[in-house]
Amino acid sequence: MAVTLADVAARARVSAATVSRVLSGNYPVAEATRARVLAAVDELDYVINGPASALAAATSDLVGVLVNDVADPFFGIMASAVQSELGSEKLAVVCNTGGSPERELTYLTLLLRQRAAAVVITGSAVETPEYAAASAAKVGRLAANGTQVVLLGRPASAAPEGSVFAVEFGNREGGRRLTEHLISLGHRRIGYVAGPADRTTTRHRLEGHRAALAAHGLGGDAGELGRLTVHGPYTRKSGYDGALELLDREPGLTAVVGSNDAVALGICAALREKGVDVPGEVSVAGFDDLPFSADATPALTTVRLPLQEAAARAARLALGREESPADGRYMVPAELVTRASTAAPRA
Amino acid sequence: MAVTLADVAARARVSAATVSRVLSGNYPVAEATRARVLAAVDELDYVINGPASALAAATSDLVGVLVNDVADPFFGIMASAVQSELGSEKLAVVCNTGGSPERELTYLTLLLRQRAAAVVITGSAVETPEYAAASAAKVGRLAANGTQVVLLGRPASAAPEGSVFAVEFGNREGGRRLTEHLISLGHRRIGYVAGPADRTTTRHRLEGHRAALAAHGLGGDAGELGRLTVHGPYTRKSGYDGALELLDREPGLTAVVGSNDAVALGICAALREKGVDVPGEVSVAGFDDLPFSADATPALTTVRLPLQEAAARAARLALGREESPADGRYMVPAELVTRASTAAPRA
DNA sequence: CCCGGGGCAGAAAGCGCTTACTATGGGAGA
DNA sequence: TCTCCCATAGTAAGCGCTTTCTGCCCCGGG
Repeated sequence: MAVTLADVAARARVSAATVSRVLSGNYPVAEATRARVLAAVDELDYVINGPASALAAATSDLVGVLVNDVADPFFGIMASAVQSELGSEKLAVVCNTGGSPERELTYLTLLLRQRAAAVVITGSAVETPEYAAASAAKVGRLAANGTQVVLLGRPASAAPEGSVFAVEFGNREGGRRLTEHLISLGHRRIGYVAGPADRTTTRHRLEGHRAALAAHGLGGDAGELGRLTVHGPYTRKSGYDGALELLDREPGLTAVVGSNDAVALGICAALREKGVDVPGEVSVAGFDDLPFSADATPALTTVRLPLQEAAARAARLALGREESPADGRYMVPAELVTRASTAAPRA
Repeated sequence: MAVTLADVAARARVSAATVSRVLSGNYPVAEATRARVLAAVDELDYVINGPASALAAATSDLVGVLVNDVADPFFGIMASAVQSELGSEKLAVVCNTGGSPERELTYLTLLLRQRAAAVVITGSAVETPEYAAASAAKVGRLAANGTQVVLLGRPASAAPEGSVFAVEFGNREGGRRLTEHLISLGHRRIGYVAGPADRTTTRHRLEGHRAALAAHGLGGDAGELGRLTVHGPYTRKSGYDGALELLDREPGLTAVVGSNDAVALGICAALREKGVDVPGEVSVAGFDDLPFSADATPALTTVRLPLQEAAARAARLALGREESPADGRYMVPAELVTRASTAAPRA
């Protein structure tokens, strides 16, 4: 039925081994023979059988990409960059984990099953010992299998020693810069709508925020910090709800920081509905600098993360196309982007 | 090194065949035996070898998803919905074609090579005979291989007869409704920033637009239609440039329709820069109703396409989990969403 | 003129699984 | 009590490729 290597070999009057060698190109084949084989491939319209080749070679050309949800531009941009970097040699298997550790583990198992060449795990990790252990075990198993694992936007500490690369985001730094910007504008009471409490990204961004406050003697006690902080998912709705809650708790605040741009947009929407002018009465800032942030009104002050470059690098590391530093970790810098949503508070 | 079926079989004191049958579950196995096998699998931490199983069974559990670019929410949403619908049985291989027919064909070949269980091809097709033929050939080959092909947002006519399902978008209808809305508001000179000229989606949306104009005697001759239409990619920049061009050609226009939301946002940006009030002086409308459209200022009047539902259905059809109508085509309706960016023109 | 070696090509042994096809053992019907 | 048959389990033949090990042939050096 289907054309196989053997058919091509027969037509080219060579052995199957030779055809295989011509196609994978890692063995000397005389020019004339190669041409004959290529011609046969062409004439028969031969398409190599991936599974068979993966079985024999003990590795496939699949690269897993774990994301919370590709529909979220934050992840979509990274997934896209990884995919593009793979070229047409490798295929990207995109898995939506929805941020669930269980699903993450499930997908890692599926990728293990596929003998994936590499896996890029994006997004923050959940910070519980059980999950850390389970995750480390899976990653270790993948590595043992020859699958290169790369963490993208997740601390290297979330993985077992060695054999794993990490491209980390300057979340702490970015969070600090953003809040310093607000402080330098004159803000003193700053609300924060954070992400889910047990995520590395949430913690890092929040730590940066608080470090900036502390550096300016604005931290207050834990109680006050707590009062000015609410947690929720990284969604617009969370920002909306969070802003209302914060306004309720602390009517005097002059700025609210969102854990990401979607949250910030939700905050803006809530303020708008309450008739609070942004940035006239309350400044708002986000994080990530996703494309839509520039078109929002007011345009969002935020922290830019070079997602595309970072993801492309992660892909190259995954494919072994780029040397990694000795400790296997890169830190990608976060850059403050000031736009119209932040301004000095009213006197 | 790695644990294989045989190891599990030995430990469970059964034959490899029995283990295979327990795992794939399509053959009667006595309860006691099954339990023993499952226990062995668990104890040995066995993970089945995907390629080997795909080779033997002549089908893999990969489902291809072709998109222009997953980073674009329009495609990201569909890819996400497909992926989610697959559950944890099948894996989604996401391929960015960048809208290029060549890359589309390349990826189809790669998916053929992988013996993919199904392929969902999203986005508009290029309307040239050569491409149509090449594409049809590839799709035919996939179908012959047992790969179910589903077109999502692309007319069924873009594929060979039978063996292919299509979930089509009501682009023509949506385009018509949108323009009728503008006409009913009183607009008479309406500009249109269309997509690339040779795409099915572009053509359908434009046809809908012109049908509405014609129905109200506003079409004018071909020259006039041409003067009020510019083509470009489906990007924000295209909208920006297009709006400037249209304004230049026809200062008297009171509304501009974008081929999608990103284009519409670009149009808004251009008008804003020119000091033209939206919708006061010129109304603007988009297409797709992507999430950011509601947060733009002014919030965009647009046409909603139920991307998620459509993609989920495409996935179900791909997996054979949903019966398809006799002709294999579904049409998903487009719904007009009126928001702040459109209003009656100045008297 | 003979021998050694390098450059290519072939033979064949798997890779780990699926799935006909073939046993086997007892219970049901005669 | 003897068949017959169903429910299970096992046997073994691949699936289509990669790759190690061999072997052949021809060239250059001695």
